Amino acid sequence: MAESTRERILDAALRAYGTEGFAVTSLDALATELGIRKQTILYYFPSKQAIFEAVVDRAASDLVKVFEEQAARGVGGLDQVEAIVKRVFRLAVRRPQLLGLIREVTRPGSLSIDRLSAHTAPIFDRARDFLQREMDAGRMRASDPEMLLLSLYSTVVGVATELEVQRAMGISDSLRGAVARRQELIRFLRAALEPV
Amino acid sequence: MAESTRERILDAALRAYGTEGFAVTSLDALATELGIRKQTILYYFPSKQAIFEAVVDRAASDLVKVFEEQAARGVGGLDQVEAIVKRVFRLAVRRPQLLGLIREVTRPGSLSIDRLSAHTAPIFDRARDFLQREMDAGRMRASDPEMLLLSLYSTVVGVATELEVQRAMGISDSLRGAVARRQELIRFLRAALEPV
DNA sequence: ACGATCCTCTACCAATTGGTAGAGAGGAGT
DNA sequence: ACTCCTCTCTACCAATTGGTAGAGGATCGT
Repeated sequence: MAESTRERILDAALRAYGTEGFAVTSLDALATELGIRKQTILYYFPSKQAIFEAVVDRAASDLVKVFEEQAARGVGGLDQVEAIVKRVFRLAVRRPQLLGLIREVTRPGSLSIDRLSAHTAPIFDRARDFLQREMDAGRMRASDPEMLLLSLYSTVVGVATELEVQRAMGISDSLRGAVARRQELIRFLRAALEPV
Repeated sequence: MAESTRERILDAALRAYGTEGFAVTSLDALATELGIRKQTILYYFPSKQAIFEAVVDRAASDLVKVFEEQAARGVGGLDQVEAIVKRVFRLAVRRPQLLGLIREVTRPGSLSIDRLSAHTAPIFDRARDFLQREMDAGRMRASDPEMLLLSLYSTVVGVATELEVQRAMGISDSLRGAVARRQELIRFLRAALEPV
């Protein structure tokens, strides 16, 4: 078979947890979607929580990979910020469940937040150092790099994922809409970050 | 009694739905917290969903009030943006469940998104017009006001509510931390919006 | 032919879920 | 004394939840 049952379960779980949410997705629903029995799922994973953790682990390493690929390119200044925004948007379009899962994990009640941040802490540190370096070199407006990173995170993830808000605001959620949002977001960030 | 049972139920529901989430909060849990029986809750509200809708209605009008109060002041340009950010932060500190509920409603699966946007649509329109006016007057950098509004929304709500992310990034979630975040956010937004 | 291992299944289970039916307490108006 | 209305309760229910126990089929090396 092209894909093992275990992989299929993880795929379906990522989709479901990243869109509908963890709490509302029952094992039965997951199993039905896959055309198998709930007990088959519980053969591969000891509990529902364990599935979630496995999904988070896989999603986190996918995310980290995206960032590390871009970091390895060694681009500097605002061009690097723009490149990362583009990559996040590509991810949001191609695999919206991935960013949806991030939002699910970062909810107040979530248990797996530490699991996620264990993966992402290195790239957060790296991003902070990057911002600090670029500020020192005068290629970026000086400010607190940690707080700036938080603002950047919120803005990019929000614009990329808040589809319901956009719909409510009357903004198209088509692919063209996504491109327009990305373009506007990059203009917005460039304006905020350009050195004086 | 100072507060009717109905009001107490709505208060507890707002807190629970805005922090733990709608799906994971059972009627029994709500009732236990209030020291009453679940059936008492169902006397005041026909169903669990109806409670949610009532909570959304109340929260929405509270939110709208905050915006309308500030809009009535007739401040212009970036000072008005700053004033609104400050008000949102005050809300995030005093009543974090309110913004938490917004995030709950704007989740992909939510049924009450239209209910919320029915309340908020007027202030969105007003905000868009405001941005357009300020741009035309040269008090703000020109761009697509609708997209800009989305970016502003994402950034402000994100920085104000993503406490788990901040904790994972090692940022303090104390009151002092909130003030620092607000300050940095305002600097960030001013830089992004200042006319060239 | 053999057991061993891997995988998926049927059959259950206790706990929890949202919701229904209706009793009964208390006060207000007559 | 009477009924009516408001409110909270006990008792119950069918459906769904995550999870256990263990049977049975396939495929493997021996």
